[in-house]
Amino acid sequence: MTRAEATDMPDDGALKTPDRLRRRASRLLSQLSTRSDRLVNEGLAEADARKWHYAVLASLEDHGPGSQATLSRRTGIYRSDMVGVLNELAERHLVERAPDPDDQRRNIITISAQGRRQLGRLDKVLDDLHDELLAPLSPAERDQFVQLLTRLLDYHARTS
Amino acid sequence: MTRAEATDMPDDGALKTPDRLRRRASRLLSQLSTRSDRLVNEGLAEADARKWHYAVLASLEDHGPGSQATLSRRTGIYRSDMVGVLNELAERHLVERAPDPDDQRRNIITISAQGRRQLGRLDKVLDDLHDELLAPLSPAERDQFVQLLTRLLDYHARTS
DNA sequence: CCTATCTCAGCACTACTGAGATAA
DNA sequence: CTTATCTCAGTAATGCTGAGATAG
Repeated sequence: MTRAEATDMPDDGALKTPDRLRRRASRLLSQLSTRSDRLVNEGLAEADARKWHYAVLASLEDHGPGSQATLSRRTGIYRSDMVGVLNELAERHLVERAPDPDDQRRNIITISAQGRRQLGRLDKVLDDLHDELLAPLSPAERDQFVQLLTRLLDYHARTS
Repeated sequence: MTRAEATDMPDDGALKTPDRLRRRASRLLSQLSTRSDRLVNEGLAEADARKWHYAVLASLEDHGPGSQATLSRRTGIYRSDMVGVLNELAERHLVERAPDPDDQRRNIITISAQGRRQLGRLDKVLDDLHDELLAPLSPAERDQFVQLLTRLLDYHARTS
């Protein structure tokens, strides 16, 4: 590599500037997210699932049944995309979609026994995948990482 | 694994049960990355730039000129997408694309004086955007965060 | 009248694949 | 003959918009 020919470059942040690109959190974030997504999607694919499936099933078990709009708010999956996700889950008999007797606009989504079993499997798969994802970090660092991410996400969820 | 019965859970709630979805690093990562990307793209758009532009310009200034394939490796921008990015940069006269006399397959990309000026502007814009992105973290935590991301990314860059 | 829900069609962006042309 | 580079066409996944039908 041709070292910078130092043509009157201010060489900003002269403290330690190995590479600007490797210091920008936004870049690190999006690159790591790409790899993480691929890892997770491939892992879940082997269990005939997608990350949306896990999100919906976990939300149903953690917070109980709900309308599609409710699930959408809980999981972050967009309203219009929820339809397709629930179609896939219903095809696999992991959830049941029934009209809400109290509000005919709504469907009430419930997790099935099969759905709970699948969720258990997916939880194990995800545990392994996260072990791989966070491999270079110590347990304490993993907690720290999750905690930092959570604080950042909470902040930006509120301010948008 | 805790298997708290959740058949009739209320809708949203102050549940003490750990919300699975908010503890999975992969989910936090992809959601935060989405917001970060939007923040950065919107900020850069006001300077008539995209994040790829910054990546290429910074790589050129930090590591000197290079072929498109070289830039692709340096920046992580895919080979086939590099063409379009360089077209945009060349249109704006921020880089120059000249055939390599030693290897007629290659183009040699060089940053222009205008490109350096633009890079300076973009660096400032990005500093502000990162201030907003990392707002809830202390300076020490920001460093920690970047450091954790870097270690994770390095690990996964090697093992793929 | 206005709002909320479910559904569908479509858009923009991203990472990526594959192939053709050219040259090492 | 094989490999590398540049280019273009196209794909899949994602987050989102807008609109229609229905119901509160």
